[in-house]
Amino acid sequence: VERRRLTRELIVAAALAMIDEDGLDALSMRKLGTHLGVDPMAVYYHVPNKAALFDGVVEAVLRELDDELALSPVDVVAAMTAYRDVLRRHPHALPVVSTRPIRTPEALVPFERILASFVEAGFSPPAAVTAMTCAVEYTMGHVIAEAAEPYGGETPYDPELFAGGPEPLDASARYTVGLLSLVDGLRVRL
Amino acid sequence: VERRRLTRELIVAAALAMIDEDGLDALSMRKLGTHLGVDPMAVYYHVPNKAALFDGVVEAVLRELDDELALSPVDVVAAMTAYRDVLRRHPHALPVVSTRPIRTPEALVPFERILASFVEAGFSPPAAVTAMTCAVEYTMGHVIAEAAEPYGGETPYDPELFAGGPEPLDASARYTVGLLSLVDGLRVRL
DNA sequence: ACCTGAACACCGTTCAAGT
DNA sequence: ACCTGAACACCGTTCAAGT
Repeated sequence: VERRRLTRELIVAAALAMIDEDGLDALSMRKLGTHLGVDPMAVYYHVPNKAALFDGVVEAVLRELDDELALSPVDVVAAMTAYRDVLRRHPHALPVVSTRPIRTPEALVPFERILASFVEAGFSPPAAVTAMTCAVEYTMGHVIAEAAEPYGGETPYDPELFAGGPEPLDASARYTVGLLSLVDGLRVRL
Repeated sequence: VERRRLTRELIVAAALAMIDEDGLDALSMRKLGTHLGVDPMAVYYHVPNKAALFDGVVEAVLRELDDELALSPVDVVAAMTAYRDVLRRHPHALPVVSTRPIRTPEALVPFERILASFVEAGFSPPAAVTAMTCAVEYTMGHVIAEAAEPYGGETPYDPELFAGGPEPLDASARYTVGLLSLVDGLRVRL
């Protein structure tokens, strides 16, 4: 649809957009080329294969995170919440982002910022690495679970138990209280 | 290779075995049939499509968990650790297990057991749901991150910072301290 | 009832050929 | 240098046909 000279950047951006809009399965190398107004095979001149394309997609998502974090220095909760928000913006990309190891040093940049926020919060450098890893893992698991629930209604518990009582927390409130518990607990334990 | 009358159970078991051995991408409906010593299309008589096959795979993994939990009553840490262990046994199935909502009531059974362990630990029913959800999300994120690291060596931090100091915790130690922090923190907060 | 096999519309990837 | 398009070996799914 767009008709400019092809670029890795352009291709990756189009791929992420297609994933966001139509889901991961809707992205094929051929449709990607067609969507860019070019021969289905033209993509292969700029990207060696689909795996490399996915690496680019992960990079793009993490660059969004870095942009967010670069605006101002952030504390631990703000940094992790920014991470959560960026991931939530690309629910269909989560199987890719969560599954591919951080390969490029570029993709690593935002995590160095987050790590700094843990050190700032009083963690020693090795403790900060452990705590950040826990928090990042918690966040990824949370976001995936949230994205995996197409039918919002089901409850994995017997509603009889809650007659008249309080309700379990919604996703955002739950995320925050879990994050605080995790970080504070790790502060005293590491 | 095996030559018995086809069954949904048998098909699902073979699918999980193939995923475990050769990875998720190596599983196709056609190879599955061939692997079972039958026409590639025979599978479709027992399973409507690949999505339903994946639902069966999730069910199979969670049944393993239930078997583990049924052996004896477990506390929260034991229950969550059993969950972690079962997931770690099927690293290539994680993109499926983490991504599909729990559809069948059967798949829900082990989580009711885990929920009971949270109530046993002093959480009120709604608080137990929130806490369990946090712990399950944390565990899934942890296991996925662990499975996504094919090159064990890379460190997302500057090794200079740790000259002479202690090392960050390994995956198992980190999981445990994170889980304890999370659960204890939630106990006082919910 | 259960399995077979041809057919259809797709894939990812390679590669010679065009400009 | 950058794009095209044919070709190859696969997919998931459908469906008529066999037993």
